[in-house]
Amino acid sequence: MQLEQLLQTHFGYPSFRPGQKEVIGQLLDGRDTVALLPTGMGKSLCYQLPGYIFNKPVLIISPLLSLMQDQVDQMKQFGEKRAVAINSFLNRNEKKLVLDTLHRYRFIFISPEMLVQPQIIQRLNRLDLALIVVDEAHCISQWGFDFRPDYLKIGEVLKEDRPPILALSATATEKVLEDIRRFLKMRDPFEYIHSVDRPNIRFGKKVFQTREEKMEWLLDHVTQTEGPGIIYTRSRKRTDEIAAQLLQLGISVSSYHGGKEAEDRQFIQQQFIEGALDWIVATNAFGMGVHKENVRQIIHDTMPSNVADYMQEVGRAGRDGKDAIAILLYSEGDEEVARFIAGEDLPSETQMELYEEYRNRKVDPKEMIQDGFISETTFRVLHYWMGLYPLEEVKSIFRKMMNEKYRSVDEMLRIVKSDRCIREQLVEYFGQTLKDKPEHCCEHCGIDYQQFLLPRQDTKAATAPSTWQMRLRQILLGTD
DNA sequence: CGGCGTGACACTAGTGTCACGCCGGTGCTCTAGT
Repeated sequence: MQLEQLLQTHFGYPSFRPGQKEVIGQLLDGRDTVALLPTGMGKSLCYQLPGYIFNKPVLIISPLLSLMQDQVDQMKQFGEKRAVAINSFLNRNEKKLVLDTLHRYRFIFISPEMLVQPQIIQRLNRLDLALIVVDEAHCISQWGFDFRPDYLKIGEVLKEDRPPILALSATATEKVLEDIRRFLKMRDPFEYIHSVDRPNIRFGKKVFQTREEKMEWLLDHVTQTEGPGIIYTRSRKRTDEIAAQLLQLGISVSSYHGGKEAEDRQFIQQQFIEGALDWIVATNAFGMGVHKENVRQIIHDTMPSNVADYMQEVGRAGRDGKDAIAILLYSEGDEEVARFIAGEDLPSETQMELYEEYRNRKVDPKEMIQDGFISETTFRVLHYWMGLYPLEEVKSIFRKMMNEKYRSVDEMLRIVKSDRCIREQLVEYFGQTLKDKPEHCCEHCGIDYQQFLLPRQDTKAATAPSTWQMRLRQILLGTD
């Protein structure tokens, strides 16, 4: 049967979107595949259809619990009951039940941390899988080295005789692609690479002398233009401060960061998606797995620490294909904080030496955590590398990592400070060349801001606060 | 590295100055003890 017919049978769509057919075709031939497709281009279909065609389970490795949960719920909603997520939400009994009946599921979602556990991977390797999928595969490169080292172990725990791997992401540089191929142990993968350019997003930029001027501009801008929008900033504290100021000006807004309760985070995200909230002020915790089509503005109060993060964050605008704008704000010295944050979490040489010392004294290095010498996260990262290489080499690896991070900040800064076309520079960063420029391209090519920014409609403030607004106030102000 | 809050102190009754210390992002899982 033709692929189109199968698509019609299983999903009721008459034709594929760009890239889907090529990717699925390669997977059906048993070839490892990397697919870089912009968000909203139907990435999940690339593994769902082969799952049905092979009539075997598909394993999907996913970075976030909330993302897995959403995907399972969504599948169930569309009538696919054989979807499950293996993660810490399951209690011991539930986990055992799922593991004992794995073959009955069609789509199995799992985190890298869970995947690499010996008792889990044994079970999974015994299963006759159609496909192994790594969703948001850039996480291997973005998080694997210094944050979630289990991302680097995926390739090595999979058995030799495995089904094809599909790595999915929206953006990746050649370096990230290399990491994906290497750490997933892919074999001569087919690569489908869509242009990273998003023609409907305009790239604005505003440079200020002082912090105060920047803040003033931000408040003015948000009160005068229509959302929905996301404001990205550096620290948790600052998200709360900006949100509080905007709230006072009558904006429907909430802050969002990793320090909030999971329940509150989910609630805030849901309100934003449903349109009950116009603006979110967030750290880089916000965004992955947020499926909202009509985000019109992305504003960076502080620059991210690398171009790849910037592209990911900006890419959350205008998924509906309509006009959207990204505005990057900069005031002198912003890069210093980016630099500090980028390097801060890496283990210090003293910690590395201490690890070695514990090991030589036959003390479990893990006790460094209880002894207050290292955070749990940093320990996990250090433990991974010390398990692979001798001390001196580990030192040099982290020195390289640190330099790499500083260089990434500089690359971002170069774009901020340059007068060249922003779109061109972003696309070049990903090793691609820009073919066409849209009419309204970027700050340097010229943007008519008025044309894209609708004046704010002041209707919502007039209505009495509803339940969700009360709930948000509780979350934001901590009052009942 | 730099911003910001705090507290001590000075010079004169409330405000100004300055030194000092603190803080700064991203997520998973498991377990002991409440």
